[in-house]
Amino acid sequence: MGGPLKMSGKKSPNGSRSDQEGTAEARRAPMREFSRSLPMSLLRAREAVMRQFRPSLRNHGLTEQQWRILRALTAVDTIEVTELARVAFLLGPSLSRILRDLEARDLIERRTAKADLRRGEVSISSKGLKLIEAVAPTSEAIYAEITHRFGARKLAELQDMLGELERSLAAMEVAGEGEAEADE
Amino acid sequence: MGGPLKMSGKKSPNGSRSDQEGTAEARRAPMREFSRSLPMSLLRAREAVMRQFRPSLRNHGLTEQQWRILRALTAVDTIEVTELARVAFLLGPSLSRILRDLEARDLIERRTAKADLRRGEVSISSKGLKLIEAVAPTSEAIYAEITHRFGARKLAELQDMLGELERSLAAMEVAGEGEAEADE
DNA sequence: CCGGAGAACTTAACATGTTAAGCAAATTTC
DNA sequence: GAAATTTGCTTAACATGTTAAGTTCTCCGG
Repeated sequence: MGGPLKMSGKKSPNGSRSDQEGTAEARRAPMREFSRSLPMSLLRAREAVMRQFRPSLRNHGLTEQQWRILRALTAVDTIEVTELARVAFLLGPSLSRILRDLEARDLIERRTAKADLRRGEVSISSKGLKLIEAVAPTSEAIYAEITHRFGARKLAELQDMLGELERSLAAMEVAGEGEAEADE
Repeated sequence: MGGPLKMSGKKSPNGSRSDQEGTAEARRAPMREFSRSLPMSLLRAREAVMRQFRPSLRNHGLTEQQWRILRALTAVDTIEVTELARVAFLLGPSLSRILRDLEARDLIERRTAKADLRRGEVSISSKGLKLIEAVAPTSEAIYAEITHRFGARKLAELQDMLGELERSLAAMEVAGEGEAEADE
């Protein structure tokens, strides 16, 4: 978020802005261009990508998350809820709600494991599979277009970097989990 | 949540998995490795980053979005709601709600423009400014740590690529806005 | 066995994402 | 210059994100 990397701040008055900004920047913390922080960059990039897919999914009555779930289910025969949450990258509560709805729409099937009654086993239904097959072509076409526009090589490179970023931070322990932070 | 995932092991009969997966993959569409799609990569990367900031923000009673708004407000004297939405990358309705809450907490001030009664002008309050100043140090430290772990050079490179991706897709018109999709 | 600790979800509660309406003020059109 | 249109928000409604509790069911030590 706050991403300032170079608060060194060029003092030079911002040439042609509506002068209020110059005033504000002068008397306030010269934090770095907020919009260039890593979180914002990632957010905007992802939105730019998802913006391409949402209309198509919407036309088929699916949200992004529902699609992720169905999509993940096509790769397995059955999967436990916790595993599915990990794969589809959804928090338990969200998944719980979505599965309830998808089941009501007969897009998935669910049953409890016989070995452990706490666990639920989920699988896609034939109706769900048909839906996936109906959406997939458009989805693939969009993905191909994105790849073409950005460049396959660069895309692969970007994904490598994203993976590296993930791994870099995986080990980074999260600060002040519950305290009120030393100062202030 | 989420994290490494290693389901579906290509076509090769997955040596040690519970064999159901292999079966599923064999009889179903061999779609792209779901977890390696660009949207998922971006989502996981962003989550890995935000995971570092949320606890600190939470300790100060702020959500990620509220922080974005206050953060954006420190860069200007006043700003119109629509402009703020653009800068903080929030949709109008979300912003509308959040501003209502932030105003109730006296973290921001709002008034209508005299020239155009439809427009609202927002600015951060002294209380809001104090809050920002209280959070900023921790936030900056986390950002610095992330930069250190991933590498300043690579970080800059990553952000360049993200910006490029954004620009690549900016011109890409969104398909089938409202139709039911030719077929497929 | 039995009771407590832990695991696997599910519910609850509140905040935001997302699309569609609603509304009042400003602008355009005829 | 009044009606039609557009603009700048705000509401509404529904889905998901996020954290805390609650509910069953397992498992484990005594």
